[in-house]
Amino acid sequence: MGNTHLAESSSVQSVDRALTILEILAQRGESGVTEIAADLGVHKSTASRLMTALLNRGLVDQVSDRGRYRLGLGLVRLAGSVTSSLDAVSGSRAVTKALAAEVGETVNIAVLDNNRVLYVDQVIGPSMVSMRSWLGQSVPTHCTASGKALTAWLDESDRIAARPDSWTKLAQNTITSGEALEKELKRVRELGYAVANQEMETDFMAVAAPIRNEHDEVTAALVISGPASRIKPDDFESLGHIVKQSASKLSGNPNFWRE
Amino acid sequence: MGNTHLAESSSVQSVDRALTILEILAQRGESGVTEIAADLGVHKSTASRLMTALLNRGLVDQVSDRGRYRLGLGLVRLAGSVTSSLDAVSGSRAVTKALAAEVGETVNIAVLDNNRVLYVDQVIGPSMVSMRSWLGQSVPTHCTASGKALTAWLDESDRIAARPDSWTKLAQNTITSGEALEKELKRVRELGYAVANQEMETDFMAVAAPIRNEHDEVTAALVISGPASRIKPDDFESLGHIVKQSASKLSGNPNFWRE
DNA sequence: ATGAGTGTTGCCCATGGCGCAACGTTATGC
DNA sequence: GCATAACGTTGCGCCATGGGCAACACTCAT
Repeated sequence: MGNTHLAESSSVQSVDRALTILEILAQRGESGVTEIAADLGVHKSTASRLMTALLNRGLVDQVSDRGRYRLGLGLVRLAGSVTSSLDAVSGSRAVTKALAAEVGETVNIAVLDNNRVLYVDQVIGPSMVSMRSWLGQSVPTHCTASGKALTAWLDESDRIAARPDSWTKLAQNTITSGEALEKELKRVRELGYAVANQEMETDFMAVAAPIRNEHDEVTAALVISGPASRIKPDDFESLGHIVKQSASKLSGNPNFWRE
Repeated sequence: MGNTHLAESSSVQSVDRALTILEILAQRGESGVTEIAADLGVHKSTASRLMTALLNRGLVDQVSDRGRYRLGLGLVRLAGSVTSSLDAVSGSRAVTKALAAEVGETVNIAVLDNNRVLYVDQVIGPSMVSMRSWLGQSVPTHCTASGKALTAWLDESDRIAARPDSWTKLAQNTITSGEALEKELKRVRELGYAVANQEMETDFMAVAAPIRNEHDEVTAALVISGPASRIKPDDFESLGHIVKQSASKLSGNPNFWRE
Protein backbone atom coordinates (compact mmCIF):
# COMPACT_ATOMS: atom_id res chain seq x y z
CA MET A 1 0.00 0.00 0.00
CA GLY A 2 1.60 3.22 -1.13
CA ASN A 3 1.91 5.79 1.61
CA THR A 4 3.66 8.56 -0.23
CA HIS A 5 2.31 12.00 0.52
CA LEU A 6 3.46 13.57 -2.67
CA ALA A 7 1.37 13.03 -5.73
CA GLU A 8 1.78 9.98 -7.79
CA SER A 9 0.34 10.22 -11.25
CA SER A 10 -3.29 11.39 -11.48
CA SER A 11 -3.45 12.59 -7.93
CA VAL A 12 -5.78 15.30 -6.61
CA GLN A 13 -3.90 17.69 -4.36
CA SER A 14 -6.73 18.78 -2.07
CA VAL A 15 -7.92 15.19 -1.56
CA ASP A 16 -4.36 14.19 -0.74
CA ARG A 17 -4.17 16.98 1.81
CA ALA A 18 -7.42 15.95 3.46
CA LEU A 19 -6.27 12.33 3.72
CA THR A 20 -2.94 13.45 5.12
CA ILE A 21 -4.89 15.24 7.87
CA LEU A 22 -6.51 11.92 8.76
CA GLU A 23 -3.12 10.24 8.99
CA ILE A 24 -1.71 13.05 11.15
CA LEU A 25 -4.67 12.79 13.52
CA ALA A 26 -4.28 9.00 13.66
CA GLN A 27 -0.66 9.43 14.78
CA ARG A 28 -1.11 12.42 17.05
CA GLY A 29 -4.53 11.82 18.60
CA GLU A 30 -5.69 15.39 18.27
CA SER A 31 -4.50 18.59 16.66
CA GLY A 32 -5.45 22.20 15.97
CA VAL A 33 -5.90 23.96 12.63
CA THR A 34 -2.66 25.93 12.96
CA GLU A 35 -0.66 22.77 13.69
CA ILE A 36 -2.18 20.94 10.74
CA ALA A 37 -1.51 23.94 8.49
CA ALA A 38 2.15 23.88 9.52
CA ASP A 39 2.41 20.14 8.86
CA LEU A 40 0.83 20.44 5.42
CA GLY A 41 2.68 23.61 4.49
CA VAL A 42 -0.53 25.50 3.70
CA HIS A 43 -2.30 28.56 5.08
CA LYS A 44 -4.44 28.01 8.16
CA SER A 45 -7.56 29.05 6.21
CA THR A 46 -6.85 26.16 3.85
CA ALA A 47 -6.41 23.75 6.75
CA SER A 48 -9.61 25.06 8.32
CA ARG A 49 -11.61 24.42 5.14
CA LEU A 50 -10.18 20.93 4.71
CA MET A 51 -11.02 20.11 8.34
CA THR A 52 -14.55 21.39 7.82
CA ALA A 53 -14.99 19.11 4.82
CA LEU A 54 -13.90 16.13 6.93
CA LEU A 55 -16.02 17.29 9.89
CA ASN A 56 -19.15 17.49 7.72
CA ARG A 57 -18.76 13.78 6.94
CA GLY A 58 -17.93 12.70 10.47
CA LEU A 59 -14.39 11.64 9.60
CA VAL A 60 -13.12 14.16 12.11
CA ASP A 61 -14.71 15.40 15.29
CA GLN A 62 -14.14 18.58 17.28
CA VAL A 63 -12.80 17.88 20.75
CA SER A 64 -14.13 21.15 22.07
CA ASP A 65 -16.20 24.00 20.72
CA ARG A 66 -13.06 25.80 19.75
CA GLY A 67 -9.87 24.33 18.65
CA ARG A 68 -8.70 20.85 18.61
CA TYR A 69 -9.86 18.09 16.28
CA ARG A 70 -9.56 14.29 16.38
CA LEU A 71 -10.60 11.41 14.17
CA GLY A 72 -14.36 10.85 14.10
CA LEU A 73 -16.69 7.91 14.34
CA GLY A 74 -17.45 8.02 10.64
CA LEU A 75 -14.22 6.10 10.24
CA VAL A 76 -15.47 3.34 12.55
CA ARG A 77 -18.63 3.09 10.47
CA LEU A 78 -16.71 2.88 7.19
CA ALA A 79 -14.31 0.33 8.70
CA GLY A 80 -17.32 -1.78 9.74
CA SER A 81 -18.26 -1.90 6.06
CA VAL A 82 -14.78 -3.13 5.19
CA THR A 83 -14.92 -6.09 7.56
CA SER A 84 -18.48 -6.91 6.41
CA SER A 85 -17.32 -6.96 2.81
CA LEU A 86 -14.35 -9.18 3.68
CA ASP A 87 -16.90 -11.86 4.51
CA ALA A 88 -19.08 -11.07 1.51
CA VAL A 89 -16.16 -11.58 -0.86
CA SER A 90 -14.53 -14.62 0.63
CA GLY A 91 -17.06 -16.17 2.97
CA SER A 92 -14.27 -16.11 5.51
CA ARG A 93 -16.64 -15.81 8.49
CA ALA A 94 -17.88 -19.37 8.09
CA VAL A 95 -14.32 -20.66 8.19
CA THR A 96 -13.19 -18.46 11.07
CA LYS A 97 -16.32 -19.23 13.14
CA ALA A 98 -15.85 -22.96 12.61
CA LEU A 99 -12.22 -22.66 13.64
CA ALA A 100 -13.10 -20.66 16.77
CA ALA A 101 -15.69 -23.27 17.74
CA GLU A 102 -13.28 -26.13 17.09
CA VAL A 103 -10.33 -24.80 19.08
CA GLY A 104 -12.29 -22.76 21.62
CA GLU A 105 -10.17 -19.62 21.24
CA THR A 106 -10.34 -16.26 19.51
CA VAL A 107 -9.56 -16.24 15.77
CA ASN A 108 -8.34 -13.26 13.76
CA ILE A 109 -7.39 -12.39 10.22
CA ALA A 110 -4.41 -10.07 9.83
CA VAL A 111 -2.56 -8.46 6.94
CA LEU A 112 0.90 -7.01 6.46
CA ASP A 113 0.83 -3.26 6.55
CA ASN A 114 4.35 -2.04 5.61
CA ASN A 115 6.31 -3.32 8.59
CA ARG A 116 3.33 -3.75 10.91
CA VAL A 117 0.49 -6.26 11.27
CA LEU A 118 -3.08 -4.95 10.95
CA TYR A 119 -5.98 -6.98 12.34
CA VAL A 120 -8.87 -6.83 9.88
CA ASP A 121 -11.40 -9.35 11.18
CA GLN A 122 -12.08 -11.25 14.37
CA VAL A 123 -14.28 -14.05 15.66
CA ILE A 124 -14.33 -14.54 19.42
CA GLY A 125 -14.09 -18.06 20.66
CA PRO A 126 -15.46 -19.37 23.97
CA SER A 127 -12.39 -18.15 25.77
CA MET A 128 -12.39 -18.08 29.52
CA VAL A 129 -10.23 -14.99 29.82
CA SER A 130 -11.10 -11.43 28.93
CA MET A 131 -9.38 -10.30 25.77
CA ARG A 132 -9.67 -7.08 23.93
CA SER A 133 -10.87 -6.67 20.41
CA TRP A 134 -7.94 -6.69 18.01
CA LEU A 135 -9.88 -5.26 15.12
CA GLY A 136 -8.12 -2.22 13.70
CA GLN A 137 -5.12 -2.68 15.96
CA SER A 138 -1.58 -2.60 14.62
CA VAL A 139 1.30 -4.62 16.07
CA PRO A 140 4.93 -5.36 15.13
CA THR A 141 5.82 -8.25 12.81
CA HIS A 142 8.66 -9.94 14.70
CA CYS A 143 6.93 -10.90 17.94
CA THR A 144 3.52 -12.05 16.69
CA ALA A 145 2.56 -15.32 15.09
CA SER A 146 0.63 -13.36 12.46
CA GLY A 147 3.63 -11.16 11.70
CA LYS A 148 5.86 -14.18 11.23
CA ALA A 149 3.28 -15.94 9.03
CA LEU A 150 2.95 -12.81 6.89
CA THR A 151 6.69 -12.27 6.41
CA ALA A 152 8.31 -15.72 6.39
CA TRP A 153 7.68 -16.33 2.69
CA LEU A 154 8.73 -12.87 1.48
CA ASP A 155 11.90 -12.35 -0.56
CA GLU A 156 14.88 -11.56 1.62
CA SER A 157 14.82 -7.86 0.77
CA ASP A 158 11.11 -7.63 1.58
CA ARG A 159 11.66 -9.55 4.83
CA ILE A 160 14.28 -7.02 5.84
CA ALA A 161 11.97 -4.15 4.94
CA ALA A 162 9.29 -5.77 7.09
CA ARG A 163 11.46 -5.82 10.21
CA PRO A 164 10.35 -3.78 13.22
CA ASP A 165 11.39 -0.21 13.88
CA SER A 166 12.79 -1.29 17.24
CA TRP A 167 14.15 -4.53 18.71
CA THR A 168 13.00 -3.59 22.21
CA LYS A 169 12.30 -6.58 24.45
CA LEU A 170 8.51 -6.37 24.87
CA ALA A 171 7.99 -9.61 26.84
CA GLN A 172 10.12 -12.46 28.17
CA ASN A 173 10.55 -14.24 24.83
CA THR A 174 10.83 -11.29 22.44
CA ILE A 175 13.17 -11.81 19.49
CA THR A 176 15.71 -9.00 19.61
CA SER A 177 17.88 -9.38 16.51
CA GLY A 178 17.55 -9.83 12.78
CA GLU A 179 19.65 -12.96 12.93
CA ALA A 180 17.38 -14.63 15.50
CA LEU A 181 14.33 -13.57 13.48
CA GLU A 182 15.74 -15.08 10.25
CA LYS A 183 16.31 -18.35 12.07
CA GLU A 184 12.75 -18.27 13.39
CA LEU A 185 11.27 -17.47 9.95
CA LYS A 186 13.21 -20.37 8.43
CA ARG A 187 11.54 -22.62 10.98
CA VAL A 188 8.13 -21.11 10.11
CA ARG A 189 8.69 -22.00 6.43
CA GLU A 190 9.59 -25.54 7.46
CA LEU A 191 6.55 -26.01 9.69
CA GLY A 192 4.09 -24.12 7.49
CA TYR A 193 2.79 -22.20 10.52
CA ALA A 194 4.08 -19.61 13.02
CA VAL A 195 3.90 -19.41 16.80
CA ALA A 196 4.28 -16.67 19.41
CA ASN A 197 5.04 -17.75 22.99
CA GLN A 198 4.67 -14.64 25.17
CA GLU A 199 6.77 -12.56 22.80
CA MET A 200 4.76 -9.34 22.38
CA GLU A 201 2.88 -9.51 25.69
CA THR A 202 3.15 -11.60 28.79
CA ASP A 203 0.50 -14.31 28.82
CA PHE A 204 -0.29 -13.87 25.11
CA MET A 205 0.02 -17.00 22.95
CA ALA A 206 -0.77 -17.35 19.26
CA VAL A 207 -0.51 -19.72 16.29
CA ALA A 208 -0.91 -18.48 12.71
CA ALA A 209 -0.88 -19.79 9.16
CA PRO A 210 -0.63 -17.93 5.85
CA ILE A 211 -3.60 -17.36 3.59
CA ARG A 212 -2.43 -17.37 -0.03
CA ASN A 213 -3.82 -16.03 -3.27
CA GLU A 214 -4.01 -17.97 -6.53
CA HIS A 215 -0.37 -17.11 -7.24
CA ASP A 216 0.67 -18.75 -3.95
CA GLU A 217 1.55 -15.32 -2.50
CA VAL A 218 0.78 -14.72 1.17
CA THR A 219 -1.97 -12.08 1.39
CA ALA A 220 -3.22 -12.52 4.95
CA ALA A 221 -2.74 -14.64 8.07
CA LEU A 222 -5.26 -16.69 10.01
CA VAL A 223 -4.51 -16.49 13.73
CA ILE A 224 -5.59 -18.40 16.83
CA SER A 225 -4.80 -16.59 20.08
CA GLY A 226 -5.37 -16.98 23.79
CA PRO A 227 -3.75 -16.77 27.21
CA ALA A 228 -0.82 -18.90 28.32
CA SER A 229 -3.08 -20.65 30.82
CA ARG A 230 -5.11 -22.00 27.91
CA ILE A 231 -2.59 -22.39 25.08
CA LYS A 232 0.60 -24.21 26.02
CA PRO A 233 3.69 -24.79 23.87
CA ASP A 234 2.69 -28.49 23.70
CA ASP A 235 -0.48 -27.39 21.91
CA PHE A 236 1.38 -25.54 19.14
CA GLU A 237 1.81 -28.55 16.87
CA SER A 238 -1.83 -29.60 16.87
CA LEU A 239 -3.12 -26.03 16.65
CA GLY A 240 -0.61 -25.40 13.85
CA HIS A 241 -2.03 -28.20 11.77
CA ILE A 242 -5.60 -27.09 12.43
CA VAL A 243 -4.96 -23.46 11.51
CA LYS A 244 -3.07 -24.53 8.35
CA GLN A 245 -6.09 -26.55 7.25
CA SER A 246 -8.47 -23.65 7.85
CA ALA A 247 -6.13 -21.18 6.16
CA SER A 248 -5.97 -23.40 3.11
CA LYS A 249 -9.78 -23.18 2.84
CA LEU A 250 -9.37 -19.43 2.54
CA SER A 251 -6.47 -19.64 0.10
CA GLY A 252 -6.62 -19.49 -3.68
CA ASN A 253 -9.12 -16.64 -3.65
CA PRO A 254 -7.88 -13.92 -6.05
CA ASN A 255 -9.93 -11.22 -4.36
CA PHE A 256 -8.78 -11.73 -0.81
CA TRP A 257 -7.00 -8.78 0.75
CA ARG A 258 -4.05 -7.58 -1.18
CA GLU A 259 -1.35 -5.44 0.18
CA MET B 1 -23.09 14.34 12.60
CA GLY B 2 -24.01 16.11 9.40
CA ASN B 3 -24.35 13.81 6.42
CA THR B 4 -25.36 16.26 3.75
CA HIS B 5 -23.64 15.67 0.44
CA LEU B 6 -24.01 19.18 -0.83
CA ALA B 7 -21.56 21.70 0.45
CA GLU B 8 -22.18 23.43 3.67
CA SER B 9 -20.26 26.62 4.14
CA SER B 10 -16.53 26.35 3.52
CA SER B 11 -16.67 23.01 1.87
CA VAL B 12 -14.11 21.68 -0.60
CA GLN B 13 -15.81 20.13 -3.60
CA SER B 14 -13.19 17.60 -4.59
CA VAL B 15 -12.76 16.39 -1.00
CA ASP B 16 -16.55 16.06 -0.69
CA ARG B 17 -16.60 14.02 -3.88
CA ALA B 18 -13.86 11.71 -2.64
CA LEU B 19 -15.65 11.15 0.66
CA THR B 20 -18.91 10.51 -1.18
CA ILE B 21 -17.12 7.75 -3.06
CA LEU B 22 -16.23 6.14 0.26
CA GLU B 23 -19.88 6.27 1.35
CA ILE B 24 -21.07 4.81 -1.94
CA LEU B 25 -18.58 1.94 -1.63
CA ALA B 26 -19.65 1.35 1.99
CA GLN B 27 -23.26 0.96 0.83
CA ARG B 28 -22.64 -0.93 -2.38
CA GLY B 29 -19.65 -3.11 -1.55
CA GLU B 30 -17.86 -2.50 -4.81
CA SER B 31 -18.22 -0.28 -7.85
CA GLY B 32 -16.58 0.70 -11.12
CA VAL B 33 -15.32 4.10 -12.23
CA THR B 34 -18.18 4.62 -14.68
CA GLU B 35 -20.82 3.85 -12.00
CA ILE B 36 -19.16 6.20 -9.52
CA ALA B 37 -18.98 8.92 -12.19
CA ALA B 38 -22.69 8.56 -12.84
CA ASP B 39 -23.49 8.73 -9.12
CA LEU B 40 -21.39 11.84 -8.61
CA GLY B 41 -22.48 13.52 -11.86
CA VAL B 42 -18.91 13.97 -13.08
CA HIS B 43 -16.85 12.75 -16.02
CA LYS B 44 -15.34 9.28 -15.68
CA SER B 45 -11.84 10.75 -15.90
CA THR B 46 -12.68 12.80 -12.81
CA ALA B 47 -13.96 9.72 -10.99
CA SER B 48 -10.87 7.80 -12.02
CA ARG B 49 -8.56 10.45 -10.60
CA LEU B 50 -10.50 10.66 -7.32
CA MET B 51 -10.38 6.85 -7.00
CA THR B 52 -6.64 6.92 -7.63
CA ALA B 53 -6.16 9.49 -4.87
CA LEU B 54 -8.05 7.21 -2.46
CA LEU B 55 -6.23 4.11 -3.74
CA ASN B 56 -2.83 5.71 -3.13
CA ARG B 57 -3.71 6.03 0.58
CA GLY B 58 -5.27 2.61 0.94
CA LEU B 59 -8.77 3.93 1.57
CA VAL B 60 -9.92 2.02 -1.49
CA ASP B 61 -8.64 -1.16 -2.97
CA GLN B 62 -8.95 -2.60 -6.47
CA VAL B 63 -10.89 -5.86 -6.53
CA SER B 64 -9.17 -6.99 -9.73
CA ASP B 65 -6.40 -5.69 -11.94
CA ARG B 66 -8.97 -3.89 -14.01
CA GLY B 67 -12.25 -2.49 -13.00
CA ARG B 68 -14.03 -2.64 -9.74
CA TYR B 69 -13.04 -0.93 -6.50
CA ARG B 70 -14.00 -1.48 -2.85
CA LEU B 71 -13.17 0.10 0.48
CA GLY B 72 -9.61 -0.58 1.58
CA LEU B 73 -7.88 -1.61 4.76
CA GLY B 74 -6.57 1.89 5.36
CA LEU B 75 -9.99 2.57 6.85
CA VAL B 76 -9.60 -0.27 9.34
CA ARG B 77 -6.26 1.17 10.39
CA LEU B 78 -7.68 4.67 10.87
CA ALA B 79 -10.67 3.27 12.74
CA GLY B 80 -8.29 1.43 15.07
CA SER B 81 -6.83 4.82 15.95
CA VAL B 82 -10.30 6.11 16.78
CA THR B 83 -10.99 3.36 19.29
CA SER B 84 -7.50 3.73 20.79
CA SER B 85 -8.09 7.42 21.29
CA LEU B 86 -11.46 6.75 22.93
CA ASP B 87 -9.55 5.10 25.73
CA ALA B 88 -6.86 7.77 25.77
CA VAL B 89 -9.46 10.49 26.29
CA SER B 90 -11.71 8.85 28.81
CA GLY B 91 -9.86 5.91 30.24
CA SER B 92 -12.93 3.91 29.35
CA ARG B 93 -11.05 0.65 28.84
CA ALA B 94 -10.35 0.27 32.57
CA VAL B 95 -14.04 0.60 33.33
CA THR B 96 -15.21 -1.66 30.52
CA LYS B 97 -12.61 -4.34 31.34
CA ALA B 98 -13.59 -4.30 35.01
CA LEU B 99 -17.25 -4.64 34.05
CA ALA B 100 -16.52 -7.53 31.66
CA ALA B 101 -14.58 -9.32 34.39
CA GLU B 102 -17.30 -8.69 36.98
CA VAL B 103 -20.26 -9.91 34.91
CA GLY B 104 -18.42 -12.42 32.77
CA GLU B 105 -19.92 -11.21 29.49
CA THR B 106 -18.93 -9.06 26.52
CA VAL B 107 -19.12 -5.28 27.04
CA ASN B 108 -19.52 -2.65 24.32
CA ILE B 109 -19.73 1.10 23.99
CA ALA B 110 -22.23 2.35 21.39
CA VAL B 111 -23.30 5.74 20.07
CA LEU B 112 -26.38 7.02 18.27
CA ASP B 113 -25.70 7.49 14.59
CA ASN B 114 -28.81 9.21 13.12
CA ASN B 115 -31.38 6.45 13.57
CA ARG B 116 -28.88 3.61 13.97
CA VAL B 117 -26.60 2.38 16.74
CA LEU B 118 -22.85 2.26 15.99
CA TYR B 119 -20.56 0.11 18.16
CA VAL B 120 -17.35 2.01 18.83
CA ASP B 121 -15.50 -0.07 21.39
CA GLN B 122 -15.63 -3.59 22.78
CA VAL B 123 -14.15 -5.67 25.57
CA ILE B 124 -14.73 -9.40 25.38
CA GLY B 125 -15.72 -11.12 28.57
CA PRO B 126 -15.07 -14.77 29.41
CA SER B 127 -18.14 -15.79 27.49
CA MET B 128 -18.77 -19.44 26.84
CA VAL B 129 -20.36 -18.89 23.45
CA SER B 130 -18.75 -17.64 20.28
CA MET B 131 -19.80 -14.10 19.49
CA ARG B 132 -18.75 -11.86 16.68
CA SER B 133 -16.99 -8.59 17.11
CA TRP B 134 -19.46 -5.71 17.14
CA LEU B 135 -16.90 -3.03 16.48
CA GLY B 136 -17.93 -0.88 13.53
CA GLN B 137 -21.26 -2.64 13.21
CA SER B 138 -24.50 -0.69 12.88
CA VAL B 139 -27.86 -1.90 14.22
CA PRO B 140 -31.37 -0.44 14.61
CA THR B 141 -32.34 1.55 17.71
CA HIS B 142 -35.68 -0.05 18.66
CA CYS B 143 -34.65 -3.66 19.27
CA THR B 144 -31.32 -3.23 21.04
CA ALA B 145 -30.67 -2.32 24.65
CA SER B 146 -28.05 0.16 23.46
CA GLY B 147 -30.51 1.78 21.04
CA LYS B 148 -33.10 2.19 23.77
CA ALA B 149 -30.51 3.61 26.21
CA LEU B 150 -29.37 6.10 23.58
CA THR B 151 -32.86 7.31 22.63
CA ALA B 152 -34.99 7.11 25.78
CA TRP B 153 -33.89 10.51 27.11
CA LEU B 154 -34.17 12.39 23.81
CA ASP B 155 -36.85 15.04 23.25
CA GLU B 156 -39.97 13.56 21.69
CA SER B 157 -39.18 14.92 18.22
CA ASP B 158 -35.67 13.49 18.37
CA ARG B 159 -37.02 10.14 19.60
CA ILE B 160 -39.33 10.01 16.60
CA ALA B 161 -36.46 10.90 14.26
CA ALA B 162 -34.44 8.08 15.84
CA ARG B 163 -37.06 5.44 15.06
CA PRO B 164 -36.11 2.59 12.71
CA ASP B 165 -36.65 2.67 8.95
CA SER B 166 -38.72 -0.50 9.24
CA TRP B 167 -40.80 -2.17 11.99
CA THR B 168 -40.07 -5.64 10.60
CA LYS B 169 -40.22 -8.39 13.22
CA LEU B 170 -36.56 -9.45 13.46
CA ALA B 171 -36.88 -11.92 16.36
CA GLN B 172 -39.62 -13.25 18.63
CA ASN B 173 -39.80 -10.20 20.89
CA THR B 174 -39.22 -7.40 18.37
CA ILE B 175 -41.13 -4.17 19.07
CA THR B 176 -43.18 -3.43 15.95
CA SER B 177 -44.90 -0.08 16.60
CA GLY B 178 -44.07 3.43 17.72
CA GLU B 179 -46.64 3.19 20.50
CA ALA B 180 -45.06 0.05 21.97
CA LEU B 181 -41.63 1.61 21.68
CA GLU B 182 -42.73 4.78 23.53
CA LYS B 183 -44.09 2.64 26.35
CA GLU B 184 -40.82 0.73 26.50
CA LEU B 185 -38.70 3.92 26.49
CA LYS B 186 -40.83 5.33 29.34
CA ARG B 187 -39.93 2.20 31.30
CA VAL B 188 -36.24 2.66 30.43
CA ARG B 189 -36.36 6.20 31.86
CA GLU B 190 -37.98 4.86 35.05
CA LEU B 191 -35.42 2.07 35.52
CA GLY B 192 -32.39 4.05 34.35
CA TYR B 193 -31.29 1.15 32.13
CA ALA B 194 -32.54 -0.66 29.00
CA VAL B 195 -32.90 -4.33 28.17
CA ALA B 196 -33.24 -6.43 25.01
CA ASN B 197 -34.71 -9.90 25.35
CA GLN B 198 -34.18 -11.66 21.99
CA GLU B 199 -35.54 -8.65 20.08
CA MET B 200 -32.99 -8.13 17.28
CA GLU B 201 -31.70 -11.70 17.12
CA THR B 202 -32.77 -14.98 18.59
CA ASP B 203 -30.64 -15.88 21.60
CA PHE B 204 -29.21 -12.36 21.91
CA MET B 205 -29.69 -10.67 25.28
CA ALA B 206 -28.40 -7.28 26.38
CA VAL B 207 -28.57 -4.69 29.15
CA ALA B 208 -27.43 -1.09 28.60
CA ALA B 209 -27.14 2.19 30.51
CA PRO B 210 -26.58 5.73 29.23
CA ILE B 211 -23.22 7.47 29.47
CA ARG B 212 -23.82 11.21 29.96
CA ASN B 213 -21.73 14.31 29.38
CA GLU B 214 -21.34 17.16 31.86
CA HIS B 215 -24.67 18.64 30.69
CA ASP B 216 -26.44 15.38 31.56
CA GLU B 217 -26.98 14.63 27.85
CA VAL B 218 -26.68 11.01 26.72
CA THR B 219 -23.63 10.69 24.48
CA ALA B 220 -23.03 6.93 24.45
CA ALA B 221 -24.31 3.68 25.93
CA LEU B 222 -22.50 1.03 27.92
CA VAL B 223 -23.77 -2.43 26.97
CA ILE B 224 -23.49 -5.92 28.44
CA SER B 225 -24.48 -8.65 26.00
CA GLY B 226 -24.57 -12.43 25.79
CA PRO B 227 -26.65 -15.45 24.81
CA ALA B 228 -30.01 -16.31 26.32
CA SER B 229 -28.47 -19.40 27.88
CA ARG B 230 -26.28 -17.15 29.97
CA ILE B 231 -28.35 -13.99 30.51
CA LYS B 232 -31.89 -14.62 31.70
CA PRO B 233 -34.65 -12.04 32.25
CA ASP B 234 -34.25 -12.63 36.01
CA ASP B 235 -30.69 -11.28 35.66
CA PHE B 236 -31.81 -7.99 34.10
CA GLU B 237 -32.33 -6.13 37.37
CA SER B 238 -28.96 -6.96 38.87
CA LEU B 239 -27.09 -6.43 35.59
CA GLY B 240 -29.03 -3.19 35.13
CA HIS B 241 -27.74 -1.83 38.41
CA ILE B 242 -24.19 -2.93 37.69
CA VAL B 243 -24.11 -1.39 34.23
CA LYS B 244 -25.63 1.87 35.57
CA GLN B 245 -22.83 2.10 38.11
CA SER B 246 -20.13 1.51 35.50
CA ALA B 247 -21.78 3.96 33.09
CA SER B 248 -21.79 6.63 35.79
CA LYS B 249 -18.02 6.24 36.09
CA LEU B 250 -17.77 7.16 32.41
CA SER B 251 -20.26 10.02 32.69
CA GLY B 252 -19.47 13.69 33.20
CA ASN B 253 -16.60 13.66 30.71
CA PRO B 254 -17.04 16.62 28.32
CA ASN B 255 -14.88 15.06 25.62
CA PHE B 256 -16.56 11.71 25.40
CA TRP B 257 -18.04 10.94 21.99
CA ARG B 258 -20.43 13.52 20.73
CA GLU B 259 -22.94 12.93 18.06
C1' DA C 1 -12.25 -10.38 -36.23
C1' DT C 2 -15.06 -6.77 -34.76
C1' DG C 3 -17.65 -3.76 -31.86
C1' DA C 4 -19.02 -2.17 -27.32
C1' DG C 5 -17.76 -0.75 -23.01
C1' DT C 6 -14.41 0.13 -19.54
C1' DG C 7 -10.68 2.77 -17.37
C1' DT C 8 -6.61 5.75 -18.18
C1' DT C 9 -4.01 9.81 -19.54
C1' DG C 10 -2.28 14.12 -22.21
C1' DC C 11 -3.79 18.54 -22.90
C1' DC C 12 -5.99 22.89 -22.26
C1' DC C 13 -9.01 25.99 -19.95
C1' DA C 14 -12.62 27.27 -16.67
C1' DT C 15 -13.37 27.20 -12.11
C1' DG C 16 -12.73 25.92 -7.54
C1' DG C 17 -9.11 26.02 -4.03
C1' DC C 18 -6.22 28.98 -1.98
C1' DG C 19 -3.84 32.92 0.36
C1' DC C 20 -4.55 37.34 2.19
C1' DA C 21 -6.68 40.41 5.20
C1' DA C 22 -9.83 41.24 8.55
C1' DC C 23 -12.57 39.73 12.15
C1' DG C 24 -14.37 37.50 16.48
C1' DT C 25 -13.19 34.82 20.27
C1' DT C 26 -10.46 32.82 23.86
C1' DA C 27 -6.45 32.29 26.66
C1' DT C 28 -2.54 34.17 28.83
C1' DG C 29 0.44 37.36 31.15
C1' DC C 30 1.00 41.34 33.82
C1' DG D 1 -9.12 44.08 34.88
C1' DC D 2 -6.87 45.00 30.76
C1' DA D 3 -3.89 44.40 26.86
C1' DT D 4 -1.88 41.35 23.88
C1' DA D 5 -1.14 37.05 21.51
C1' DA D 6 -2.89 33.29 19.32
C1' DC D 7 -6.41 30.70 17.43
C1' DG D 8 -10.01 29.59 13.97
C1' DT D 9 -13.26 31.51 10.56
C1' DT D 10 -14.81 33.88 6.41
C1' DG D 11 -15.26 37.33 2.28
C1' DC D 12 -12.87 38.24 -1.71
C1' DG D 13 -10.10 38.02 -5.85
C1' DC D 14 -6.64 35.52 -8.32
C1' DC D 15 -4.36 31.78 -10.39
C1' DA D 16 -3.01 27.01 -9.98
C1' DT D 17 -5.37 23.10 -10.04
C1' DG D 18 -9.26 20.05 -11.06
C1' DG D 19 -11.91 18.59 -14.62
C1' DG D 20 -13.82 17.59 -19.32
C1' DC D 21 -12.66 16.20 -23.85
C1' DA D 22 -10.57 13.28 -26.99
C1' DA D 23 -7.90 9.58 -27.91
C1' DC D 24 -6.08 5.42 -26.55
C1' DA D 25 -5.37 0.60 -24.73
C1' DC D 26 -7.51 -3.17 -22.99
C1' DT D 27 -11.10 -6.73 -22.07
C1' DC D 28 -15.15 -9.11 -23.08
C1' DA D 29 -18.98 -10.68 -25.85
C1' DT D 30 -20.63 -11.89 -30.26
